[in-house]
Amino acid sequence: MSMTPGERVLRADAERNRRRLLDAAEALFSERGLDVGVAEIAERAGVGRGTLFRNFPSKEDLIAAIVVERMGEAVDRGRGLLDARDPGEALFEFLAEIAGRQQLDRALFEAVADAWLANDEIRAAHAGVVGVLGELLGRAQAAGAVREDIGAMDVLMLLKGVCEAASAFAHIDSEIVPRHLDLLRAAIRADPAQQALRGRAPTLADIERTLTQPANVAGGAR
Amino acid sequence: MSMTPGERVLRADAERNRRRLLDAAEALFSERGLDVGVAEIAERAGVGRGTLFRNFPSKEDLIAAIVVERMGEAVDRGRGLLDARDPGEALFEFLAEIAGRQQLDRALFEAVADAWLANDEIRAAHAGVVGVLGELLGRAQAAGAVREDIGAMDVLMLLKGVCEAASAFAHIDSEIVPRHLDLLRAAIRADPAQQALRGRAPTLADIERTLTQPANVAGGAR
DNA sequence: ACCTGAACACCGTTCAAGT
DNA sequence: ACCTGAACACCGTTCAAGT
Repeated sequence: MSMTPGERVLRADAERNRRRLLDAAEALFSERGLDVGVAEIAERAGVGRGTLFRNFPSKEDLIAAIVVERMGEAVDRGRGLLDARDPGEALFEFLAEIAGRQQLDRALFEAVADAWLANDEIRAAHAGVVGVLGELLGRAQAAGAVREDIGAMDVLMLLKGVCEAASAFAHIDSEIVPRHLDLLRAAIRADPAQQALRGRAPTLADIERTLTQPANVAGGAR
Repeated sequence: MSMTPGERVLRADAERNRRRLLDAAEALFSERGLDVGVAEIAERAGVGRGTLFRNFPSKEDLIAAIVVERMGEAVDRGRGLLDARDPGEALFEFLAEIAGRQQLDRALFEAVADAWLANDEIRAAHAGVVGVLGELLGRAQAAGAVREDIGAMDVLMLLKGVCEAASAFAHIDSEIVPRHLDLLRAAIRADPAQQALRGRAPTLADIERTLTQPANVAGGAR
């Protein structure tokens, strides 16, 4: 729980309404996808439409708030795995858990690429995820389980690929996610006969630079 | 050019309008993403709004028509690579070309997961892509360049992951796509020390089954 | 047979009135 | 300070009138 500057104290009923809106939205998004109307979300939460927009300036901000919560949970889980016996297994368990959650409500991960460009809190939470992932990765590399020429952002991009590409099949083929996690494993495992990768490992600084790039700000996203 | 039953002959001006709409939509989608308004598309094409909906029952169908064209081009390119000297290199060149095109207008690939569930023509075009990819893959496997326990749909899912995960960075880091294509290569290359994959290779029949699954039809997509 | 644009429906967002 | 719901703006879609 870090103290972000923008966190004012809310009146008791306001705090409760905010929580209800988040729960209602999360439930509805999981059930029927991201395009459920705000009217229905407000109704399920038992508040007026205006209250929703008082707590979240736009529907996208509401989605972003849920994503931020999920990322926070992921960070906590990652921290818990930092002192595991086998660093290689710890890394892959972390990845499997994230993929498993996204499988339940895949719509949320879809929104990330768009939302983090606009939303500061998502960027911060995302940096947290990259942080723990980097630590887990570093330990796995030090143990000789994972190739050295790869970074946390590389792994996160591969994981996002697993989540999104496999999401359409998750309901019919329950083993598609484990299968593609195995392929991810094959891609990044240490191997004496491996070929060098082109380019260099992307970093968080690259994201910052992407945000100031006019091509993306203008509306390249979505 | 197969003869699909639904292809009636259009009057000359109608055919021209359809072409103009596709070109206008493709240009605008590439420039500013998938949420440009139909009004602007119709205006750029020089026709009324109604004409757009006469040619394409919905905006989603317009997007689908463009995706179908792209997939057709990909199939043509894949056929041209079938008699290459090195089957392994032919496969990876095919994958690199598809990834390179999607990099230009990433929004289109994003729409596929949603659209193919609804649109029959996309399913047909998709099957064509899987078909050539399967042939290229089979040759690469026969040549000993790629592991045997993998299917065309596996490779396509990995490729989609490369396209989507890397799309946010393509503008700032020009080598992110080649880099992740190298990782894909590492994942699927034949390797005596490789671990077995969980599950089995997904097939087109699995997609058909997914479509009849109520969970997805109801609104799991999007 | 096809084209057009006014009209409709829907949904995210705002805001004046209320407590 | 916060809540509410009627009103607004926007955009995909339809359809009666026109050629």
